Amino acid sequence: MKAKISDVAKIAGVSPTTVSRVLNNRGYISKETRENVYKAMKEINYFPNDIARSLFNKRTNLIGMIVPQTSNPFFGELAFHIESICASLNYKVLLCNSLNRIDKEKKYVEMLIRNQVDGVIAVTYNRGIFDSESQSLPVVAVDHYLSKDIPTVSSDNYSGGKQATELLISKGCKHIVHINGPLKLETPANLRRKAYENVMKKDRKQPITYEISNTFDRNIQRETISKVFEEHPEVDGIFASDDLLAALVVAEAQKRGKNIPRDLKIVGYDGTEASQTLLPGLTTVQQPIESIAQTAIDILLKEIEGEFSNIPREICLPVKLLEGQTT
Amino acid sequence: MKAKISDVAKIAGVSPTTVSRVLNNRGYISKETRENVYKAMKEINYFPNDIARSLFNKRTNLIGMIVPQTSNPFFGELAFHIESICASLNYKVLLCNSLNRIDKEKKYVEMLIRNQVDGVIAVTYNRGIFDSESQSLPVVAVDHYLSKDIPTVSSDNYSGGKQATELLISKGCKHIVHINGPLKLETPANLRRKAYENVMKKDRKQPITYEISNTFDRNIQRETISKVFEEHPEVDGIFASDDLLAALVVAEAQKRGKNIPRDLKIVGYDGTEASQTLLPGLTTVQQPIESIAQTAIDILLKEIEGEFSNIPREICLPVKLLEGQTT
DNA sequence: CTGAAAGCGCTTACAG
DNA sequence: CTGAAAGCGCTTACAG
Repeated sequence: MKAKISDVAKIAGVSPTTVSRVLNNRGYISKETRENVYKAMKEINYFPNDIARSLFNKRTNLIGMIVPQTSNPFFGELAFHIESICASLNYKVLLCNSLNRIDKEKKYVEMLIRNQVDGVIAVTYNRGIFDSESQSLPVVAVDHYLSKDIPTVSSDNYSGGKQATELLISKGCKHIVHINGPLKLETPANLRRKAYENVMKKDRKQPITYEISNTFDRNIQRETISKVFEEHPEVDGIFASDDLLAALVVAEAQKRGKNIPRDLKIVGYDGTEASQTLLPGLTTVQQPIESIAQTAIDILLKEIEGEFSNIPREICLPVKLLEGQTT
Repeated sequence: MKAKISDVAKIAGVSPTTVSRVLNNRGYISKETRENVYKAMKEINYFPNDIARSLFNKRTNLIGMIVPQTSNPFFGELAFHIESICASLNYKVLLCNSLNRIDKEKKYVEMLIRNQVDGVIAVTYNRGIFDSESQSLPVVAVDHYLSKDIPTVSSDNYSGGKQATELLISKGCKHIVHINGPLKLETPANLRRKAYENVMKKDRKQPITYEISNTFDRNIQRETISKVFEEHPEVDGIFASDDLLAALVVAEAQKRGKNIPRDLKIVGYDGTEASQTLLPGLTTVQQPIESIAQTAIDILLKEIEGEFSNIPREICLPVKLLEGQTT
């Protein structure tokens, strides 16, 4: 049997109330009593039951974190930073991999509510996940706008798309193609694409965009990329909306005997540690993942503390163009 | 205020007991009552408080998962599979990033105990994390042996190291160097190294191993790799104990104008989706990450259910050599 | 400085 | 088929 507070009390010769007070450093307690209680706790290896505490306090110090998939380095890195920062603030993180599927997201939200999380950080591209049932639940959206009631933290996707496209143009590319994820999901990729289109038009170039219908199936991605080369043999620049996609482009280009960057220039997006290590030559737009995590947590904690007043609606953090050998 | 069971009871015109029975599908309940209760729950948007349930049931359906760092694709992928499988089994996952630091690991274990997790899956290379206080806590160790009481799931690191080394030899390498992570941590890398040494000796070659003192500092890793080339200009084969390290080797070799695989052949380890996408040409030993996750969960659930009898002590899953263009 | 009592939201014997 | 009571492990007014 696990030790409980009454066991400690018995051994220390005090009441459970007193033990609780020692535990919580509340009220006056004689030094002697305090020491006795500590000794008793040591003796029977007592650890407070945080479940019971939470029930009383109506505060769990639990945060729900919904991401598409931690195996994607961007989300893996984001999850790492979010959890690390939370841990340092004495918050615990319940991990949820949604695969961007709305049914899973809804189930996760319900699960988080049932578990009385204090708040949720969600990287989700489906609207309406946080509807009726979760009105009073503090939520921060990362990477995409969810609703006017939910603060959003993202990086400057438009600027990133703009910088990427302008770089390709400045390097002399004439036929630039953009490849992005599923548009039906309102991902940040849409803003990157928008920027690409605007820059292209401004430069009197024809925007050509391809859409990957499924973010999680490499073969579909490969097929789409292959189609780009088939349908646009003249392509000399590709802006891919994430680094994994860019890596697939690199592979396909090499397979087709193209010299990078001479025949084809490539820019990715995200600039995670993993992609910068595994494919260090890739030119990419780097997102400030740690800042995103920190900012999201700052805002969420404010919401949790009930500081509705000075919570910013939308925070957009700067990105950084990393020039490698693919441009 | 959040709705509670007594609110539902009042609206449905029954006692809390009855609502609870409907919720848990226990005992006989007239169809009419059941429907009234459901209607009431809908009406006030009631969700059971799992914290309160857990307190009574002494069962949280919570699993603690300790990994070094989800930003490393291997652990990000493992975390993804573990959480996904857990979710399908109605378990929730508390994420812990330990950075392999024993102080953090100990804190996390205490936190998990306080939160009454039903069990822990730990990828940890420091012994003695699960000591006295956690005797009765179900634990599964992944990727490394922790103690004789704790079941271990890993992949066949020795075979992987053997296959990697033999491949390099069979491709004609004469001077093969092995680079691995910190040896003071009893990581699986040690077995890979052991296999390398044995194969080398059997082939009457001199094993040469380098140790990376810090897994999380790319610069230290780069320096060590640089030293390999300085001290062993004759090197024509390198077996790196993970793919990220292998990628750094590739980069350094290219910087030094070496042609891969002509002048230098490289084998990595892990074969994650991310590394296979970002660096698809890398020859590597692929770990069966999803199977590792599944097996660890199977065993943990058995421990949780108290089936001590047929729990295997150690499970070792097969690895797969993936030949790319670096050998 | 310390303790008995009530209650956090739920569930389960027990009784009817 | 349904309800009143007790209890999961804790904390906090309240009283002394």
